[in-house]
Amino acid sequence: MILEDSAMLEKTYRPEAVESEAYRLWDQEGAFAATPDHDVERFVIVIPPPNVTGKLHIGHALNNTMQDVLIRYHRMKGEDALWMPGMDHAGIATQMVVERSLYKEGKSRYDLGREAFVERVWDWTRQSGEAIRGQLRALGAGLDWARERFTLDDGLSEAVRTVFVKLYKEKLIYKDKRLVNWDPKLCTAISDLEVQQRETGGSLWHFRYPLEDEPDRYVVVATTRPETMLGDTAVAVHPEDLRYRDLIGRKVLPPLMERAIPLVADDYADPKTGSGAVKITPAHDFNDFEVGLRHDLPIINIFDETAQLNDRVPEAYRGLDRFAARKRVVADIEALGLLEKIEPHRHMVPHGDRSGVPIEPFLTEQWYLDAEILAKPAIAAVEEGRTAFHPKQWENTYFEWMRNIQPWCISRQLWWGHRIPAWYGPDGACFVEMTEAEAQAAAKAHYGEAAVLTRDPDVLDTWFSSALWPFSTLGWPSEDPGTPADLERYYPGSVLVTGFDIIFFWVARMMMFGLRFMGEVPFRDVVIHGLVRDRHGKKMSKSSGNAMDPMQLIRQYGCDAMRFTLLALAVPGRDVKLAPARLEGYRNFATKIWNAARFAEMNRATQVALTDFDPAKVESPVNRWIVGKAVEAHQALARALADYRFDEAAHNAFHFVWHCLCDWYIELAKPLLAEEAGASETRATLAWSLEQTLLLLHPMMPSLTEILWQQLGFASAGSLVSQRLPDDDSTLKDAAADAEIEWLIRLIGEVRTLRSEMKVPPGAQLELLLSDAGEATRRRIAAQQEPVRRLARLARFEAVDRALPKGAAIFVIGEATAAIPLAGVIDLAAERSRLKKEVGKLEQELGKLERKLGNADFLAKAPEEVVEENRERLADMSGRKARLSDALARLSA
RNA sequence: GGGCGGUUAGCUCAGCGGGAGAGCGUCUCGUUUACACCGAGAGGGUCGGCGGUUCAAAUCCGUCACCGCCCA
Repeated sequence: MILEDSAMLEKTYRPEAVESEAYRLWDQEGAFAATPDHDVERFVIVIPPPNVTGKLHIGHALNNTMQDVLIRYHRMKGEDALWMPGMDHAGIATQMVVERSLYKEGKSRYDLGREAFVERVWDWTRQSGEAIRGQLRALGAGLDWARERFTLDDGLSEAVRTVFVKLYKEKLIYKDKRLVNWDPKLCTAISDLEVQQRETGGSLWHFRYPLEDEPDRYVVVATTRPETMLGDTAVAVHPEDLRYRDLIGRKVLPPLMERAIPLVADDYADPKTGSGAVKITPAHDFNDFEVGLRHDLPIINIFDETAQLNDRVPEAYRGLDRFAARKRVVADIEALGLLEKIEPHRHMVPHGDRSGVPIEPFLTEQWYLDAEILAKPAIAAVEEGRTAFHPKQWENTYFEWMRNIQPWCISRQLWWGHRIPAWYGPDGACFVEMTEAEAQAAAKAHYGEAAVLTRDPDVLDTWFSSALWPFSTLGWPSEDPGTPADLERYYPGSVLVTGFDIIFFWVARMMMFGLRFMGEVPFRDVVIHGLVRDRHGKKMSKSSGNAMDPMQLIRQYGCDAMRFTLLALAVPGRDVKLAPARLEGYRNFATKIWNAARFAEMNRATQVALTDFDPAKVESPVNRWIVGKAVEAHQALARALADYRFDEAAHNAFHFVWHCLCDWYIELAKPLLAEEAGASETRATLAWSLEQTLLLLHPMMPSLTEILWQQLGFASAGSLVSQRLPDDDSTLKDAAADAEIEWLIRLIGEVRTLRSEMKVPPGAQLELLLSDAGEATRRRIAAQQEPVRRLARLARFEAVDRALPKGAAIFVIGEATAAIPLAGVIDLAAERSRLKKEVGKLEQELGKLERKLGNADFLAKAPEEVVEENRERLADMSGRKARLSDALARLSA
C-alpha cells in the first residue's frame, strides 16, 4: 500500500491508487469547507451548475479543473475560499431523458400523468446527481459539498417565485400572444437561443395564384414551405415593382382553397427574389406576421401543437403532418397545372437544439420578460469594468447581444421545472402570488367572494432560475438567521468560469438579475474558455464517434495528467484540441514527479531533513540556484493565475520541475549527496525543493502531490491541500549563484555537443582544458570539479596557462577558450568543418549587428539600453569568432 | 450581409515592436541504480501573400487570400 508509513514509494506511479485515497483524506479533514469565521480575504466561485442529465463531458472537465485550480490556489494563499457546488434541473433536457426512457417501456408522460411523471424525474435526478458528484470527485474537484444546492430546492424555488412575482407586479413580466419558436416534437415554446439554424437542401416551389376576377392571369409566388400556403392571407409585392403596380388591391385565388386573398404592397417583398411576389402566411412566419400586422391581415393558424394540419384547412389535408402535407399540396397544385417550376434551393432551416426537429413559428400565448430594462445596468456594469471578461474581446459578444436583446419568452410547456405562480379565475382573471393561498386572497379581493382558481400549467425556462444562481445559492431571499450572513459575505462572487457558448445563457442573465435584485454584479471576473475538440479540431459528438469521456481518460492517464493536459492546452480565446499524445506526455510528467520524489526519499531528503532549514542560509551555489528557481517558479505561477493564464501556469511549472529540478538540480546534487561534507545542506535543499514543487503543483495536480506530501512526511504540519504558499521573497534569488550554474550548464552542454558531433565513444573519459580563464572562472573550475566531470564524462577538468594543444576540439565559454585534446581520436576534417560552420554563423550574426550599430538613426533613436545590449553582443561575438578562427587556423596549419 | 478569431518548425500551439520558442514527432547515441512513461545530442521555420509606418516589424496599420466560430 502506498500510504504505509514505513514503505518506500512504489517503483511506478499508479494514479488510480492515489486519487481516491487523496480525496478521502480531504473529505475526512473537511478541507473544502469555506471558513466564514476567518477574518481574511474571500475568494468565491459559484459553480455553473451542470445539468442533471447524467454525465459530465470533457468540457465540464476543463471548466471544473480551471475552477478547482483557482479555488485551491486562493485557499493556499490563505484566503477563505468558497466553491459552491450544485446542479441544474435543466427542464427540457432532463424531461427529454426521462421521456425517452419511458418511451422504451412503451409509455408516454401522459400515461403517467403529471404528478407521477414528475416523481419519476425526481428519481432520475437523485440517481443522476449522485453520478455527477462521483464524477466531480474523480476530477479532484474540491467543492464545499455541505453547501450543495439544486435549482429546484425549496429555497431556490422560493427565490424564483419571489422574482417572478416582483417583476410581474413591476410590469416587467407579462403575458402576450405572438409568434414563438415552437418545438412540435417537445410541444413547447423555446427561446431564440435554443434554435439552431441549419443549412438544408430544399426546393423553391413556384406556384401560380390566378387573379380572382381574371382567371387567365396569375401571379407567381415562390416558397420554400408549400404546405403553409393553406394559411396564406395575402400576396405581397414591392410598391415600386412596375410588374405588379396595377394589381395592388386586387385579389388572387390561391389553389386548393375557396378563399380569395388580397395583393398588398409592402417593402418586405424583394423584387429581385423569385418573381418579386411573395405569399404571406402571418401565422407561420415571423416576417409574414409583421406584414400581416401592417396590413391588418387575418392570421390563420393551420397547425396543431404537433404541427399536424388542423381543421382550418380543406378536409383532404386535415390530420396530415407538415411533411406529408407538403407533398400533397405540391402534387395537387401540379395536378391543377398551377405549378410553374421547382428549383433546388439551399437555405437555413431553424431546428430545435434539443429535439433536432424543424421549429415552427407558432402563435401562442406565453409569458415574457421585458429584458431590455434589465439589460441596461448589466451593460453599464461591464462598460464601467465592475465585471471584466477574460479575454476581453468577449465583452463585444456580450454587448452585442445585450444591446439588441429581445423580450424573453420565459414560459415552457413542460412538466419538469418551476411552475409559474399564476392562478386564473373563472373569467380568466390572472393572480400572480407567492402561494395559492395568497392568490385565493387576491381573488377574493377581486371578485368580492372566494373563487375557484386554476393554476397556470406551464413552467419557467430553466435559465430563469440559473439567472438567480449566484445569490439564490447563498440563501436569498430567506429570512433565516444564518443565511443573510452568507449572502453578505460571499456575494458578489470573485469569478465565473464558463465557455463562450454560455455567455448569453448564464453570464448575461446572471448579470441582469444580480444587478436587479442584489444591486451589485454577481462576479468580478468572467473567465471564458473554449470548447474541447478532438485532435483534428472537430467538435466532439456521440454521432461522429470522437467523443472523449473524461472518466475514461482518468482511468487511462490519471486525473492529474488529464487536468494538467487540459490546463496546458487552455490558451485563452482558442478551442482546446485534445490529442492522446498530449495526455501521454503529461502522464509521463506525473511519473517524472513521482520518480523525483522517489529519488529524494532514497536520499533521505524528506521532511526529516528540513529541521531548522532556512533557504536563505544555504551556501553552495547549486543549492542557492535551485532555491532561486523555486522562488521564480512561484512568482510565475502567481503571475499566470492572476491573468487566468492556465496554460502559462502549467508550462512554467512543467519547465521548473522537469528542466530545472530534474535535469539539472538532481543531477548536480548527486555528487554532493555522495560526499561526506556538504551532503546535509544538499539533502535539506533537495527536500525543500521538493516541498516547494508539491506546493507549486498542487492546484493543478492535487492527488499526486497530496499523496507525495503525505508519503515524504511533510504532513506532520497538515495536509498539502490546506498549506500556505510561501510568501514571495525575491531576496532568496542570488545572481552570482545563477551566473555560476548557468555557466556550468553551458559548459557541460558544450562538451556534450562536442562529444556527440565528434562521435566520441560514450565511455571515453576526456580532458577539458580552459585557457585564459579569469579568477572567477578558476574558482568555479575548482568548485565544480565533481559535477562537471560526472555530467560531461571527463577524466580531467582544469585551467591551463600554456598554449592549448594542437589536435583539440575547441569552444569558447565566457572569456575562456576550452579545449578537449582528441589526438588520435579526433577527425581533424570534421572538427575543421564544425569550426567553419560555427565561424560562419557568427559572421552572419556579426554582419547584422555591425550594420545595425553602423546606422546613425539607430544610435540616435533607439533607447540607450538597446544600443548598449547590441554593443555587448557584438563584443562578445567578435571575441568568440576571433578565438574560434584562431583555433581553425592552427588546425589547418 | 454584420461581428469576432485564426494562418509561426512535420503536428498542436505560445510569443504580439529590439537576439525565432515549447510540447509531441523525426534522426543519432546511450541501461553511469530516481525515472526507457528515461537520459544526451542534432536537424527542422523568406513567422499566409503584398504594401505601409518605424532606426528596428512574426509583433503596429492597410489590403488580399484561405480556415473557423457567432449573429442576421
